[in-house]
Amino acid sequence: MDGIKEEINNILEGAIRKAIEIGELQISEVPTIPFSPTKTPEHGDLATPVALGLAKQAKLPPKQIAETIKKHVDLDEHPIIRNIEIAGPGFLNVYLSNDWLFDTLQAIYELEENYGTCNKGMGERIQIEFVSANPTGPLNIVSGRAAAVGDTLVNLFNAVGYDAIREYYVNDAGGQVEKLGESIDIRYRQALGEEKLEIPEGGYQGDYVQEFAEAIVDENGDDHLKLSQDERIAYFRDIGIEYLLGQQKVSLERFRVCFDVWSSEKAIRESGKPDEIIEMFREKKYLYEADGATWFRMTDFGDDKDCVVIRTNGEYTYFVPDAAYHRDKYDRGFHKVIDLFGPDHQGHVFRLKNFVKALGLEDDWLEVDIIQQVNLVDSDGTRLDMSKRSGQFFTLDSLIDELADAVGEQFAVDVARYFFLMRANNTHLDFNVELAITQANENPVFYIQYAHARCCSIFQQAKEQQIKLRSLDDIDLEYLTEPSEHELIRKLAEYPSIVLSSAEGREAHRIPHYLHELSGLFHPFYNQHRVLDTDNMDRTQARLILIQSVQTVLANGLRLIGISVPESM
RNA sequence: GCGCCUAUAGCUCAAUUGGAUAGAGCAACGGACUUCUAAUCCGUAGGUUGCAGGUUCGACUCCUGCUAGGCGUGCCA
Repeated sequence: MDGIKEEINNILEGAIRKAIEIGELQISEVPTIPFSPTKTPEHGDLATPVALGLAKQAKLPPKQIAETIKKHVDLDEHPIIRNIEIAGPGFLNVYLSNDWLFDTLQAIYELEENYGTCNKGMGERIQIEFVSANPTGPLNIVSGRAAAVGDTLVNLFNAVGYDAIREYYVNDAGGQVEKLGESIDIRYRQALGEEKLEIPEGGYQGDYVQEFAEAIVDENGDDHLKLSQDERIAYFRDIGIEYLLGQQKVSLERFRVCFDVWSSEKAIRESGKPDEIIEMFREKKYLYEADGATWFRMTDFGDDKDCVVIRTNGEYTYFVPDAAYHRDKYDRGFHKVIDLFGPDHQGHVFRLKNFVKALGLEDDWLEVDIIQQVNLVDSDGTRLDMSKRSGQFFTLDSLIDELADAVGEQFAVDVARYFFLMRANNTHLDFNVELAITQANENPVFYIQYAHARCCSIFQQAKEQQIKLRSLDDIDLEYLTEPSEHELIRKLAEYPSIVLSSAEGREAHRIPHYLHELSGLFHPFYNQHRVLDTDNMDRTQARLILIQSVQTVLANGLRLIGISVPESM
């Protein structure tokens, strides 16, 4: 598609240039020509509203401009263009010869799993940080959504020529993990029979804390009471982090998300970088003392209040290691960094970007995208409370467990990933768990996978009938004459530009939608036309090429979003 | 109060980033398996794109003002 766009672009540019030369168009320069893939074959294969855009400058009606452009395209000289029509208010509808359709099939045939990839990124290094949940409990649903989106974005960037990695920032230092240590200590002592103890304000109430504490008792009894309370809490904190982080890793692996780098906040704090940054901020006069704390002049960067960076107790607030962490990312040589934050961190976005600016880094070096909340909805419409600290939250694992009961483990992960991906990042997602389970068999993800399985089945059948696929050189694609066949190829041709725009717009949801559309063209074709026909071997061969192409693109797309590619269902 | 997000078919969401007649799935109704897999297909029905203005050849998309919902607004992360 891109190649053909460029070719048509050049031809139309030539026509416009000619019109300018002979004075039929009075405009200062040749404009960039926008193309919109047509919605219906009646509008040709490629359409451009370029004449509409020129109307004002040229002081001519759009239709007349379109006529002028059309007049200067020599169809004999460019056999790739079958016809040009002017429609509507002045659209130029370009009808291409069948050759370009066949070129698409040839490209897929040759590139196979690389069809859809390109080198737009030129090897530029990108880091995407996502999930980064506190190691104080199991991953929740929003983390699951972030995991699916982040994982797919990395795949997308790598597909279009970037060198992208997945990174997880472990918040293994600071107040939250202290609270974890305290909470475990309370549950530990309760398990040993101590009464009148309560989880402190802001502590962790989840059952998993109690279970963990009881496991400690089972293993070591009351040994840890010999330690001082501070020592004990610190110890529980450390083993708690280790255990819970381990659980998170297991969940993520189960969800088929594999991080390349795990960064530790504790390590950042101990690296000395936070101190360097504070020193640098002090030199730049970004800091001042007040109320016994050290403040950063966030108002200089347009925020409505300054913020504390060193507390009265001498500890850094989380801004400092966070800024240091981003400095560290820069030092590691990433051209661009994308952070995916949950909705509860949106207040942090503006400040973090300002800190990065204060570090002297370019404004667009760091991009922060919010993965909006996920509401778990019951079939009666009530929302489930997912607050981590109230202890009543729905974990990613429990979601997959429920789905797995209905459709099995492999498809459970497929369905969950698909549901998380099919919506744009910035929309709030209502996830009706019961619906996802009860409708599991009519799920869109199966629709796509089934299309792939059917493709495979055709080749299986061909094998049994001893029909051998000829090499492409020996196949006459002109046998593909059905409109539904041409529509399928047109859709296949769109795939590379979908991949590219998904990456550039950080719009992972476009891949599932595309695959659903492609499947939506394949299934009707399958029902209407037989592929294997021993009475018409030439057409059979041509159709096998088409089916193979559909199969390839479906598989490529499914791999991109981390969903399994079944050969039979 | 201020900031961010959202509002499209009964429900959940799309809309090639400003293009032609706003599209899918689910739910509803009626049909199709002697066929390469019926987890499929064909047909019917469903709309003042929250409201009011503005920008232009053209607006679901951009701007302004409303309305409703969600989230954020800590010397937590």
